[in-house]
Amino acid sequence: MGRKKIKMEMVQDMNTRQVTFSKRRTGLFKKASELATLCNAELGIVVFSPGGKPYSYGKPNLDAVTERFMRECDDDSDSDAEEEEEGRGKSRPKMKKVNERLDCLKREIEAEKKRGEERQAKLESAGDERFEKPIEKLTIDELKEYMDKLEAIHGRIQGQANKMQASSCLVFLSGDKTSVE
Amino acid sequence: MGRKKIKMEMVQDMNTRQVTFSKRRTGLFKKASELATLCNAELGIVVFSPGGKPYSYGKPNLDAVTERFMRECDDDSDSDAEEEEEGRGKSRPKMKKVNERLDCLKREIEAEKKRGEERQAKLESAGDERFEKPIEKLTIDELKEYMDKLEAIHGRIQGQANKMQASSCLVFLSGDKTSVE
DNA sequence: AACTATTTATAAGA
DNA sequence: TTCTTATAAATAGTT
Repeated sequence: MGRKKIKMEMVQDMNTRQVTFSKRRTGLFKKASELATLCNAELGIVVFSPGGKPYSYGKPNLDAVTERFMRECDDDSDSDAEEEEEGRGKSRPKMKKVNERLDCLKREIEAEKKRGEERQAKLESAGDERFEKPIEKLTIDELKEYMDKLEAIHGRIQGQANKMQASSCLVFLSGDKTSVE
Repeated sequence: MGRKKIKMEMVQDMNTRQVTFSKRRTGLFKKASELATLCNAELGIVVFSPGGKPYSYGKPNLDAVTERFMRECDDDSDSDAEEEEEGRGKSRPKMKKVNERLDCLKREIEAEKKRGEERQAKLESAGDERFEKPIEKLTIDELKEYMDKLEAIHGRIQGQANKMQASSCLVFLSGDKTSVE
């Protein structure tokens, strides 16, 4: 959309690339805000310039969108759209290989069971230790380490919940069901 | 950009709104992929349709972008661009009311301290109970309840880590630092 | 930053 | 939903 059509590949000239980035990032954020306004939709965008500088846009704000996405989409619903050239988020389940999924599920539950024991031990020991100190005395590294543990547990629990939901749902769905809105 | 120019406000008709969402989401993701390709930039987008369905796009993938953003931009650099109508991500701290922030921080840490005690109690009691059952025997509701607890804790810990990082950072930054590329 | 010739995106309509 | 097409918008190359 300019004087000439350009090939869809990385712009070689550094200056031109930076200019293109500025123009297109502006355009992208404008499109985003229009989509949000016209459709009353929440959305968030994060972009890193070729120079590594971060830019973001969000409605109502980036954190809200990120949190909502984390909360709602741990394994279930997902993006769609024909594929572009680069990577897309988690690919959609497509609800077709149900049995395959259920088998996989069983295996994961077994693995989960084992991890549950480790988890219990760690929580009881490490967890208690941590809470001995007042929280504001923990170093950042200690907090991060602790957070990582919580995150791991959280992830497994959430995955578990999603799977259970999915499987209970699948009990009632014998046929195919292409996700439609 | 169609047969007619439309007003930039929420599309009233539900069907039309859904159609507009589909078309524009596709357009947005295309623009995003072009930006990523042309400028060799990383980026991630998350959108919720008016129906609450989540869609995402990311290069190289959403998680990578999210993590990088979390890691690099804990409080410092931020988006720029002239404002659109709706909200933008975290507003630039502007590094001016440092003391005000630090005071606020102290208060929050105090509050945190109190919550820490509740947290300890809950974890030790509720946590132990939960782990008595093998995880695959928990009901979805039980899992969700447990997850909510973990999430609350996780959120507080993360907030705490961010604050501590921010404050340690602020110690070294006395003046203003307007982010420009 | 501004300016246009062109390419793209898209609002309606089918 | 998918396609078509008249028009509105975005933007590549220039100044």
